[in-house]
Amino acid sequence: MAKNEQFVKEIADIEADFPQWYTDVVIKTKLVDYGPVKGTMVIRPYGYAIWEIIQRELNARFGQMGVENAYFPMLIPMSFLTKEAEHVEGFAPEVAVVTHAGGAKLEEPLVVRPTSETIIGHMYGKWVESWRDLPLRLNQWCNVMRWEKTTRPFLRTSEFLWQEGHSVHETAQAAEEETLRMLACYAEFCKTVLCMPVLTGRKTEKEKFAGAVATYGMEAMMHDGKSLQAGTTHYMGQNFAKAFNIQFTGKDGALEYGYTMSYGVSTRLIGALIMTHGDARGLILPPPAAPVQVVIVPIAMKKEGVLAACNALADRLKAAGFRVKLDDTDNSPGWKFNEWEMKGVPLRIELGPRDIENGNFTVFRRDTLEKSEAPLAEAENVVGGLLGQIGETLYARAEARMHGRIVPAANLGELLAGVDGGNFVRAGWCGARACEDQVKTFAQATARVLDEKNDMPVCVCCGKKAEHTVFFARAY
RNA sequence: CGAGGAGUAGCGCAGUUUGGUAGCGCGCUUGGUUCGGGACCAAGAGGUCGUGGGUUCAAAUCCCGUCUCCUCGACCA
Repeated sequence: MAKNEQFVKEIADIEADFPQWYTDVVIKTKLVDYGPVKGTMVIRPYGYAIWEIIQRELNARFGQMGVENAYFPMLIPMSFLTKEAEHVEGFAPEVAVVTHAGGAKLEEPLVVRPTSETIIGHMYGKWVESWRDLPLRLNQWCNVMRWEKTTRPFLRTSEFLWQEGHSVHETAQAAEEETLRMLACYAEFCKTVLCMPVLTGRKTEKEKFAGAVATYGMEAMMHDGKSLQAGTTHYMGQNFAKAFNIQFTGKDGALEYGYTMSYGVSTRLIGALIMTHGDARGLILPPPAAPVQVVIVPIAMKKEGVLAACNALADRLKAAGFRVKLDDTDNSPGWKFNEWEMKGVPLRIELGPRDIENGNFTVFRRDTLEKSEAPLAEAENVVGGLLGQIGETLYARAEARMHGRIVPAANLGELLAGVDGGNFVRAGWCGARACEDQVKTFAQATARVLDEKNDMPVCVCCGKKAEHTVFFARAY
């Protein structure tokens, strides 16, 4: 008892320091471990299981949109990177380069992919010949490497897992539409599977992808009011098509360059999930994304009939389609309660002699920390209902926080006060890079996305007429 | 690259001021008793004190060098 209080206090103390809370919880819950190379992480089974759910859900959506999975090499000739001028400028500082292989120095260094636009563009240049080949929509699940100076598990690591989709279209309009369609797909996924609301919109020139015509992003608000870029889609125009000679013969017989777009989300989504829903006790996983949706903790395990009853209940719930774990380890019940709460399992069932005698089971909700009893005979319905409610509660909670923390600002002072208070700041912007830079210097905040609804009259920085309405925030 | 901090058992740390032959908590192993919010008892395993040199009868401790890691800053399409 005293020990438990001490444990909860420990976690609560570090929650006060949010970044530290995050790192500690991620490591303690055994989602990841640090790798031997600085800035790398080893994803452990519990963390990887979340990633597998994300993969499954996204693959289903991509499939409906005509996207097929494929795989391209990890090593890219250095010369590929330099074919698109802005692209090389943006990525060169953070690529890892292979200079030796097979015991000899390589004639041309190879880049460990930081993203695959170039090598996929190279292949698309060979594959695309006719308008009948378009649209060409491929996606790959892979690892990429970006040598970041400071890192944090899932949020920014030297190596991370992601999916990157790359499409070629016949017209600019088709490629632009695909860019927005994929952004909407991501947002729907975040809402449905991660129970996480996001702001979507176009990025400023400063924040856009190296080599893109336009970049769109989705931003999620974390517990501390900071923003996390959870995914991006890019419209490339003909920039990469011209660099890699992606040409096709059109319906009119003329040779034309294709229009390309790309999109990606990474294991950073897991970080977003943790930071969006977690509390002082640790993780809270939304039921659709939880590797274990229900954990069953037997009480007085060695008493006759207890374990058998637990197994029977686990089998019934598994048959009903829930992801269920029976914790029949030798640890004490109190230890198991805390352990699985910290790991974010949305629903816990306790089953002991008292419950069995009454024909009930005890159920505990991770989101509200409420305990209640329900008849064993109705277990499937009760569990299904509660899991649904937990998902709704988590989404509603996160959405209320985000919308409650979007404040307007008319000048730099208000903007600074806004982000200091852990808010997203909605403000006008004249469109000048100088003003965007000044906001960064003055308030350590960046333009996250442009709001579609453009109604702020003046620039928050210079006071001139506003061209855009922008969500400013501090970001991870 | 700038500023600060830390390297002692798997993890977290004490011991360094004032040199005396390595300790605590957690974890781990074995056996037993337990189980409705991190249980208890007993026994046990585990350390070239980051590293190289120096001073000394004697160095985790003092001196010089060196390596690594962490935090903040800068950087982060």
